[in-house]
Amino acid sequence: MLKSKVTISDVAKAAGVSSSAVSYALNDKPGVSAATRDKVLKVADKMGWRPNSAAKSLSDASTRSIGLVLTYDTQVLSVETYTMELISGLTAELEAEGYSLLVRSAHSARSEMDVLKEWIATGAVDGVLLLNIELGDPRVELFSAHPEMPVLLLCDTSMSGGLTALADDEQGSAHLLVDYCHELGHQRIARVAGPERFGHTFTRDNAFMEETAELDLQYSCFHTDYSPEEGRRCTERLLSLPKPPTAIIYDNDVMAVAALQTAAKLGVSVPDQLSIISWDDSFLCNVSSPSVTALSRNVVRRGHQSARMLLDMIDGEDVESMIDAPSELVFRDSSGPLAG
Amino acid sequence: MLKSKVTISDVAKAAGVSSSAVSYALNDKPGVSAATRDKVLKVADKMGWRPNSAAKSLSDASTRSIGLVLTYDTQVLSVETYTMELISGLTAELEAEGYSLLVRSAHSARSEMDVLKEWIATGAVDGVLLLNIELGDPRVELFSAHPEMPVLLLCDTSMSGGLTALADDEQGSAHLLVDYCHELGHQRIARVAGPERFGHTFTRDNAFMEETAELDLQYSCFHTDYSPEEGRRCTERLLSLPKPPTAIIYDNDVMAVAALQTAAKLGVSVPDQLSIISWDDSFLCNVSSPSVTALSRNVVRRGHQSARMLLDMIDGEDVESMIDAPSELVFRDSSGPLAG
DNA sequence: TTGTATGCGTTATCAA
DNA sequence: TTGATAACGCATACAA
Repeated sequence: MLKSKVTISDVAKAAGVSSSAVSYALNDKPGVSAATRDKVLKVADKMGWRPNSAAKSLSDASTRSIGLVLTYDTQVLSVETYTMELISGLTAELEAEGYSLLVRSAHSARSEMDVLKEWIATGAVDGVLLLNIELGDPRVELFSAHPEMPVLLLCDTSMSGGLTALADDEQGSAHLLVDYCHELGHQRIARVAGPERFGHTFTRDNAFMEETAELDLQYSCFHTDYSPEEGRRCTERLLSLPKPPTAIIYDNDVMAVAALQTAAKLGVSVPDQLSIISWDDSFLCNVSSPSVTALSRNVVRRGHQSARMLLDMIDGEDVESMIDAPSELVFRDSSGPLAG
Repeated sequence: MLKSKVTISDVAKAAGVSSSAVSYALNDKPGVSAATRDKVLKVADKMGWRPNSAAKSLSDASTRSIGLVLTYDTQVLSVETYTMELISGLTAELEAEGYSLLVRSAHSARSEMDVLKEWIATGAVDGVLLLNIELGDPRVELFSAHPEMPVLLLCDTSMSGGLTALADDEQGSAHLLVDYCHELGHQRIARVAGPERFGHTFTRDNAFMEETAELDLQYSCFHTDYSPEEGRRCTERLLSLPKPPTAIIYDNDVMAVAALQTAAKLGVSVPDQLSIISWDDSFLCNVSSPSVTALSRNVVRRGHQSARMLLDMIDGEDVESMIDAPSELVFRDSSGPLAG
């Protein structure tokens, strides 16, 4: 390994001053005369000095990075764009402060816990972002026991166990969706949801039951794994009921688009006989035919916001949990009043 | 900041031995008796000792992470799944060795260069993966001047400037595509390509010209920015030619799917009057109607392979450039012989 | 205003 | 087999 790296003492030697003088000068701190400061800066610049990141981390106990564990399986990651949009927003915001995103993958909940414990014990990151919080999630307990590690949870505050969370406005979204279906005249609506163990699924379930009860609508719900196969299967089951729903809301875009195919196969016309709505918007919803009405969440902005909150926590500020800006419903061709 | 971290000297004190004995024991190195080793291991385990990552990095000059700079703009990242699939494969392979992926974003080529220079100077990563190499790319020069930093380029070897590269088999893919169109009986084929400055676009351009010339086919090509809007615009232009192409290959899935809409709008039937083929496969191609014939690249495997090569380079091995496994053509409903 | 000295937590060298 | 001790590069308290 070539060690062409320039250190502070190299600069000190070249400038004919002490290493502390160099350190003060480079960090713009008092303790050196203007003359030596100028000389040091000039020499350091000419020698191409940059602070060694490991040494800096060791010295001030910060790594200038936040951690994210990817747990989705490859299948899902290849299809959904949520994680990529989130990463995009996160890194863009972190960039402004010179922070990095440290990404690791885990093939199971257990191995994710191992990575998180390692981060806490080794100080490899300054903060952590947690996704897909489940009911009774062990990660909540872990970070509750380690208040020294800043952590932000993307989940409803009801399951963050007192930790700081950035929540989706699920209640508001459910209201928006149910209201829209009601206005179109639908009386029987259904939902094809994500896995029941996920916190946000639980929150959505409750919100949907409330909203539909309020308007006296019939409501049924299936829980799945977000895959197109499950989307198709649930759609078939729902449409073969004696009194099938006339509007179905899918918890992600992939299932909604897959459902279009199923409807076509069964000879059910969209939107004349069936309205299909996706809880997630994406390019998929835009290019399918018919295009799919969807709830747009602006995940990139969410990434920015998450990074901002984490950076503030790392700065020692007391950051309160908050609810993200409400989603917007994007009207497209897959929804409408019953016809014929 | 709570300093609840357990250090080696804490363990040494608790076990009643010296810190060097602890270090030897924990790193499974000779120099301690079996008895003290056992005792140290037991105590360290009970105290929950884990090596501090910054200290370890400073000591052995390695960070156990590889760097990746994201430069796509948010728009594109939200749509295409290539980067996410790559990251998925990368992190999965890195995980086995306890390595992390350090991600930063850059809003311009200039700022990417700044990040890369910083990584080289500060030693923040043990190796770097470079994407989207352009002709005369300054990054090639940068890393040529810094052979101490392992780097892998995902590009054709013709533009890697002697640096190690993992190349797509563009020639083989072009052959596959042109041959397929020829067999279907198409005489005039066109291609809607990515930006001309990208290295792989250049390579594809050459390969396509060769392959079409070989079979005496008419060939025309437009260069774009991968966006659906450009995909639509180019499709309209091509179809309004006096002798329009009967088969069009798009350099990515997004443009291919967008082209379906344009063809429908213009009353051109796919595949009876026009075959549409995508150079990238994805879920999009699968759910569009008609579904789109596409070249499948297995990007996740590519990520695995990249990580493997980088880890070997970091281990000091001499890694040769190589060409990735050939792509497969997935036949769907958007291509076929001319009808009517 | 300066330079010296010490700590950060490891690993590795060298006497004992 | 052990236990001091230096080195990694930076920051900083303290003495000159």
